Amino acid sequence: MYKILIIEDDKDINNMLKQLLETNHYQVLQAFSGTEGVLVHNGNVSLILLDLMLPGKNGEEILTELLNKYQVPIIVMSAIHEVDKKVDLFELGADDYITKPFDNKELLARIKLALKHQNGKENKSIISFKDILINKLDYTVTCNGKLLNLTKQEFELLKTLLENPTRVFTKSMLFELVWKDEFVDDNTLNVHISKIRNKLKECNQEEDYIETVWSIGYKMKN
Amino acid sequence: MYKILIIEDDKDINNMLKQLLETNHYQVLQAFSGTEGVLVHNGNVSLILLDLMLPGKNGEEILTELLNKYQVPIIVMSAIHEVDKKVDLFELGADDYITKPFDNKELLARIKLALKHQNGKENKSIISFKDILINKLDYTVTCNGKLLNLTKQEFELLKTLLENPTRVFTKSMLFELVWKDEFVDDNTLNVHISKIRNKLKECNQEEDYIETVWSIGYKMKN
DNA sequence: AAAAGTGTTAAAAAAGTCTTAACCCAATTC
DNA sequence: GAATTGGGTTAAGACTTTTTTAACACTTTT
Repeated sequence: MYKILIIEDDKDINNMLKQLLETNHYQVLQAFSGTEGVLVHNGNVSLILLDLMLPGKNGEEILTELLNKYQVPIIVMSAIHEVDKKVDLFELGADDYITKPFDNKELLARIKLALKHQNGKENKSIISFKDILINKLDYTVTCNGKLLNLTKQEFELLKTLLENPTRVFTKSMLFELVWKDEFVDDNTLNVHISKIRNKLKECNQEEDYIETVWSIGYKMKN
Repeated sequence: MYKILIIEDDKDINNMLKQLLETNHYQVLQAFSGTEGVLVHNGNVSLILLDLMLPGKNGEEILTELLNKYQVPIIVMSAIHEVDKKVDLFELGADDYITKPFDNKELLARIKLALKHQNGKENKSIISFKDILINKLDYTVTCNGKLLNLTKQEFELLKTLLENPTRVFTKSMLFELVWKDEFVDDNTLNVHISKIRNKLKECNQEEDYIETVWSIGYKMKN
């Protein structure tokens, strides 16, 4: 059973949505402002429907606030058709965008899709692998009990690998995931991997953590 | 580097899309009909842009055909606004739907999003043949339960043969599929086949996997 | 038996990786 | 506002692994 949080200031629309979702076997939480939405969120929500035009804080702020705190797909609803707006929201991490007025069936389809995407994804805020512990909320990493001091890129890279520790990440995937659209030299990746390996080795000489997959990319070892 | 397949019958739009994607650092494959799209797909495509209104087979058929064969996100483009259509397509497995005319920036954003979704997925693209298991995502191959260590070319070659295990691959086909445009000596293929056979034999002495078809090429045995 | 095609091996060539150090840029400090 | 600091990137060279070439033995076909 999925729990969906509706953040929408218009009481009628909010209630209508609640009813729609409940008849389609979702559990529903309601909030009527952005700040309330952040408060109501109990960490146990599968998906958020976020109306953009909220009183008080603007939608973008709420979106980033929610995404920083929880890893939940967010579908943004809005009457605004402007493309730059949409692109911005995707950039910020929205999972989908639907313009009002929308058809209920389409909304349901997009909700289903977003939940499908979410499945199989690691979304806990603390990940562990061997004796590595990585906390996505406060950007700390410990290994063998010792805190290691990773830079932002190093952290992103290690986090990415640890989110699917069995999987091989091709170099282009890592560039996509860590460097987004920036185009940097191939070697940059090597250098960062090298630095991470050194820092990990400082904490635990015995273990080998990152494995090179020749001419493909990297993965976590074993 | 992601490869995107465009299936769109309107030559101008197709070319425009190609240019747009290429300037945004994607590799592009073009097809101008659904059937061509299915043919052109070489199993190495990261995402498909599918126009709905195609001559010949309809979009839905193409969509299911492509999804059955490959696990690739498909973004459907169409001028049709009808909601039931959209819902149907989502139901069939489309990853997103964008109505024409669309803004280039929005398209790029949705492509990025679809690729992001795909990356986090534990998409089980595993092929099996006799006691060989090959995982296209992890680049791992096991035979008789033992993991074998193939190099990239060896992996590509075996993967190619296993994707159609009943079919005979001529040498020029294999060169085309594994070496693309590079021109290498005929013997290179023999050497690689020999190495693969050895590695397979190490794992299972009893079986013979790759069959030589004299003066033609190779195929999987039996 | 000759010709054409294939298999295997070892060595050369190419491709990919690792590491160190230097450079650049932006933020912070003095 | 110049100097310092720190992260991020690039460049260079040493190193490793993979791929290709080449030579020769072997097999199949004619």
